[in-house]
Amino acid sequence: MKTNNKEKIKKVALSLFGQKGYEETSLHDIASAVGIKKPSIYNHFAGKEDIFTAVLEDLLITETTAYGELKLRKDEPAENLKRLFDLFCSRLMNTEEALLWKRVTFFPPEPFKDLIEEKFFEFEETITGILHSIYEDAKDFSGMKHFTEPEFTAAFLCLVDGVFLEHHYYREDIFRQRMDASWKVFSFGLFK
Amino acid sequence: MKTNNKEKIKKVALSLFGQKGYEETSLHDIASAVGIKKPSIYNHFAGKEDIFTAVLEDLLITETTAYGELKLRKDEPAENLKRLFDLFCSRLMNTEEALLWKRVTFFPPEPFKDLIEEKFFEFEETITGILHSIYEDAKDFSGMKHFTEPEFTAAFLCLVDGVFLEHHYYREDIFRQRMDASWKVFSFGLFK
DNA sequence: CCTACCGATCGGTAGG
DNA sequence: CCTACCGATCGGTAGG
Repeated sequence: MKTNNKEKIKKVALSLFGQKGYEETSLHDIASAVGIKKPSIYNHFAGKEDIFTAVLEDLLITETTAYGELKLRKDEPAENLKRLFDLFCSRLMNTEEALLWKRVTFFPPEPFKDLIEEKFFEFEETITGILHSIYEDAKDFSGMKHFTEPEFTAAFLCLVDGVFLEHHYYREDIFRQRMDASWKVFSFGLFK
Repeated sequence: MKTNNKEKIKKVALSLFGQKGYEETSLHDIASAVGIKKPSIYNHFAGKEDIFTAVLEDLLITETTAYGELKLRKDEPAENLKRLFDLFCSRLMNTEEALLWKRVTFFPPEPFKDLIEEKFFEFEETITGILHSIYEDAKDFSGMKHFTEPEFTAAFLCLVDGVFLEHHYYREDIFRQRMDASWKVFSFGLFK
C-alpha cells in the first residue's frame, strides 16, 4: 500500500485553503492533517506557494472537465439552460472545489492575484462557450423574447453569481427555495 | 486643531480591513497609516478585536441609515424597486463600507463569525422590510405577474447578490452593461 | 504618545 | 521522513 503523501497533501490543502483561506492555513495544519511533520512537506513541494499553485491547477481541470461533459440537446434551449443551471448548483453544493473557488475568486491571496484572474477568465470562457451554443439555438426559437447575446449571457451569469453567493449565506432548505424562486423569475423574463 | 486619532484609526481600519482582510491587516499597518506608533493604538482601543467591533458597528449604522432614507412613492412598485436596486448599486460602487461588508459577510474572520451573522440578518431585515412595502403595493397592481412574497423577495435578493459579486470581478464599464442586462431580464420576468 | 521588550507562530532550512 | 533550528512578524505589555 503506497501512501502517496503528495496527493494527500493536495487533498488536505484543497480542503483547508477552502475552509480557512490561504494565509490562515499553516504548513503545520496541513502536515498534521496528513499525518507527517511540517518539514516533510518539502519533499513534495517547493513551498507553500507551490502547493497552492498545484491545487488551483487541479481545481481548474476538474471544473472544466465537469462542464465539458454537459450533454446538450439540439433545439431545446430552455431545457439546456436549466441543465447548465442545475449542474452549476449541484457542483456548488457538493464539491470541495466550489468553496476554494469562491474564496480565491472573491478575495485572492496577494501573491496569486494575477494567476487567479487568469484562471477566472479561462473558466468563464468555458461557461460562455456553452452559453453561446445555447443562444445560437434560442435566438431563432419562437419561445424566447428578444435579447442580444451579451444580455442573455450577462443575465444568466448574474443569476448563477447570485445563487453562488447565497449558497454561502443560507441553510440548504432556504437556499433551495431561493434558488427555485430566482430561476422562476429569470425564466419568466427570458421566455415567452 | 484636535487630531482625534480614535476616529482616524476607525477610518483607516475600515479601509485596510476591506482591502486586505482582518487577519492580513496588522496593527503596525493601521498605526503607520494614522501616523502614530503601534502601542499608541491601545490608548483608544482595547486591542485589534475591539477596533474591528467598533468599525463593524459604525458600518451597520451607516448602511441602515442609507436604506432607511430611501423615499418610496405610493402605487409605483416598479419605480420603487428600481430605486432600491439603484441605491444598492451606487452604494456598492461608491462606498468603502461595501468592500468590507462583502469581505466579512462572505468570509468572516473566525472570532467574529457569530457577530457578523447577527449583523447580516439585521441588515437583511432592513432590506426585506422595504421589499415588503413594495410587494404590498405590487400584489394588487395589474402590471405584476403572480409571485408570492417569498418568491418576489428571493428573486430580488438573488439579483442584487449577483450584482454584488460581479462588481468585484469586472471593470466598471463591463459591470454596468451586466447590471443593465440583468435588470432587464429580471424586470421582464416580474412585470407584464 | 513613545521606546523597548515579551512569547507565540509563521515559512523555510540544515543535516542526517 | 525526522529533530532542531533560523529570522521575521504578529498582538500585546511595561514603564515612563
